[in-house]
Amino acid sequence: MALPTPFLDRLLGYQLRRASAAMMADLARELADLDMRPAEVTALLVMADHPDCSQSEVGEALSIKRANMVPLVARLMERGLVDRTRADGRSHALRVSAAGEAVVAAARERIARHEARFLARLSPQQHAALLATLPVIRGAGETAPGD
Amino acid sequence: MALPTPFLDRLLGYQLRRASAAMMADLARELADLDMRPAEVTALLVMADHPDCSQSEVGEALSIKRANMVPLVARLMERGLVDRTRADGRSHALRVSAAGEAVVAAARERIARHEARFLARLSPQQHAALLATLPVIRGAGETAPGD
DNA sequence: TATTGTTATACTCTATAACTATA
DNA sequence: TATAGTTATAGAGTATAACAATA
Repeated sequence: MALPTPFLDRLLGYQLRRASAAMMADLARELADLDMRPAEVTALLVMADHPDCSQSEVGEALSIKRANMVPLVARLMERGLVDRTRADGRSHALRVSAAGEAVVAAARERIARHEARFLARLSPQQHAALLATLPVIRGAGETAPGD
Repeated sequence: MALPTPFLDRLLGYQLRRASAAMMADLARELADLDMRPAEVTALLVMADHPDCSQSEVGEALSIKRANMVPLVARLMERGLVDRTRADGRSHALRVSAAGEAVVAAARERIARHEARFLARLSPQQHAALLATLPVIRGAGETAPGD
């Protein structure tokens, strides 16, 4: 019964936005009982893989501005999921705490379930094609990582 | 120099979000000199293709909640881009004005430029595969339109 | 009773500018 | 001079609940 939108339907940006919004909404639901938001979880996962990294490094990896990392990290620390020690007087070294590791493990499970729900609609070929193509769109594709 | 994120890089939801954010930021820049935001433009384009449609119909087509359509349409009307007439006492009939049609034409041009910038990074096969696959992710793919 | 539009409100993510203290 | 973190603030999109008027 919805109005047709043939022009929009052929736009890559529009389709990306709609598909992304659908997955983000589902992820938010899946993470709700951990009281974690998508941005917090991704940051926590980066810290888990990079002990003693700085806020700026996490932000750079995720394209989160330094200013926006401040309240994000503050909340993770308030909840006892992340510990922070002084690195060199102007930068901090972030570490996922024991309590944080439990949340990381739970989040990985939930993310896997969330991904599986959507991948069930795609063939393995479509899945592989998306993982190969999407990074190219944002310019993270063919050039060597680190360029 | 950025931290590697191999776990995230293999997540469809994460890659969709990053690719979508890259295109949305570029689109917002491209539309800035029209003083139009992406959500306003998409709504205006739907109205242009569906004269005398209602706010709710536009919202349904774009997955914008009725409550959020109110300030959006109000702004388009304040700017003289859209006219509204009473349809049946509880619903309005929306129509793009002459001034609005000029904005629609300009927006279509800008969107085409914006799309072309990103499509230049993809093969025609990759482009076609994305347009076929992305709707499936949000559940708009194989079932007949209107289900 | 269900639908359309509306108001009010809150949350999430993002953006910029300016400041501090260190290097 | 450049970097890391911070503060304050604003914008954009989205979400819910409740209400009035109408069908």
